[in-house]
Amino acid sequence: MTSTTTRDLIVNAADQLFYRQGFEQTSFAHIAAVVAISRGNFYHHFKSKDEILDAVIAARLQATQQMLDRWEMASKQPVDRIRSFIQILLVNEDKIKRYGCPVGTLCTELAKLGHGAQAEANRLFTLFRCWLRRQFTLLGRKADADVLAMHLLARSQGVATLANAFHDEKFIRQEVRLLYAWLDSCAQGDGPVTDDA
Amino acid sequence: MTSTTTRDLIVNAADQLFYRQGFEQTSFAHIAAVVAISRGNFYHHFKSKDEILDAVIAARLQATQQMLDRWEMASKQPVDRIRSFIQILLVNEDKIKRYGCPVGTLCTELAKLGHGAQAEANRLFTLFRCWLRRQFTLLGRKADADVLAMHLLARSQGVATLANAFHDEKFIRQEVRLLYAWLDSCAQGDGPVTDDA
DNA sequence: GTCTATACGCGGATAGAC
DNA sequence: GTCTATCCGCGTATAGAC
Repeated sequence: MTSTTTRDLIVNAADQLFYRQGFEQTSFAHIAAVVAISRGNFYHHFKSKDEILDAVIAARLQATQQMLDRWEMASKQPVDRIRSFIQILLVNEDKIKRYGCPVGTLCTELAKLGHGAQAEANRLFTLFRCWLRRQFTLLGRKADADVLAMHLLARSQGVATLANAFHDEKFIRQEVRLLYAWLDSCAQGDGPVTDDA
Repeated sequence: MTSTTTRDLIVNAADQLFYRQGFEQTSFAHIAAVVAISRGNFYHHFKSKDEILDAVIAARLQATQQMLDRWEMASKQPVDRIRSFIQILLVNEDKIKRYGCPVGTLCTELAKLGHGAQAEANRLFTLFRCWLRRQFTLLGRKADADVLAMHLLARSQGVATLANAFHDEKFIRQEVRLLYAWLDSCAQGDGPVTDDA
């Protein structure tokens, strides 16, 4: 775990490059240059590019789960935990402006490619979705917890997409303020989400 | 204008393919197959792939402008015009589920590629943004018209991204209902957007 | 495990005949 | 304008030596 194997180096490098350039645009030569190994070498570690993608998604799933666990431990109140989620828009402001959301852009690209790893990548979304749903349930919004979770997920995605296109950080902060206000209204039980079938 | 030239056929075919498969993933051979001409042929019409992209974006800009004009003529009330915008999520439900938003996915891809046409593609967003801003101003929300326009744009993008990832049409309808409710509250002047500096 | 060398196909682009 | 033929570079993948 603590020792950094060549395999880990490859996965980390690929992770970064997939985020910054996209999966398809990233070539073996590119990854090899970062890790400083020969191209042929990492066919010893991964039989194909798709295998690297699988490993990257697995690594992201693990990292995301750990992050969610940290948020859960750091705050007792579900409102504060959800606030942690909203806050990543500010924490990762620069990266989002440049490269968009790591989850959203990957899923979008794989959908366009019709790639087989689509379902696996979507599990990243699902991870957030279920975690948020749980927090909203704890908040007393059991009836519409999933609706609220998806709504928040969608809002963050939209913010990331537009911030990326316009390279606008003021917009991110604007929307984060709106999200905080929305969250407060949810906690008060009279949020904008009406409970209709 | 009425006569369909080979050039138009190429642009239309490219437009569809760029939407469905993405720009980079679409090859000359692909477009040629759809238009049923030889590969070498359309170097007579376009000197490079980037030129085709420019033509596609220009065509989309024109089509979008015409759509906005239609919406404006069809409704006198700005609320109804904005409703027309929200409604495209329902009208294009199937396509969005399959391929996402044509504007958002293109801008996202070009951003990842670091492509030079990024600014041109963003003009598609700007077209909507300015039009929506104008409608919100007419609605009496002059002070925060641009904030509202960007907010609505972001919400639609988020809906499209998640609907595409999850292939979920129920979610689209759910969010459209929320958007209609949000719009109504905006028209009443007490929307969730507070006018702070 | 890591390297070099190489096969193979594809995509972008050009030349030139009809 | 449309075609065929062809070049070139790149990216994936494999073989095999060290």
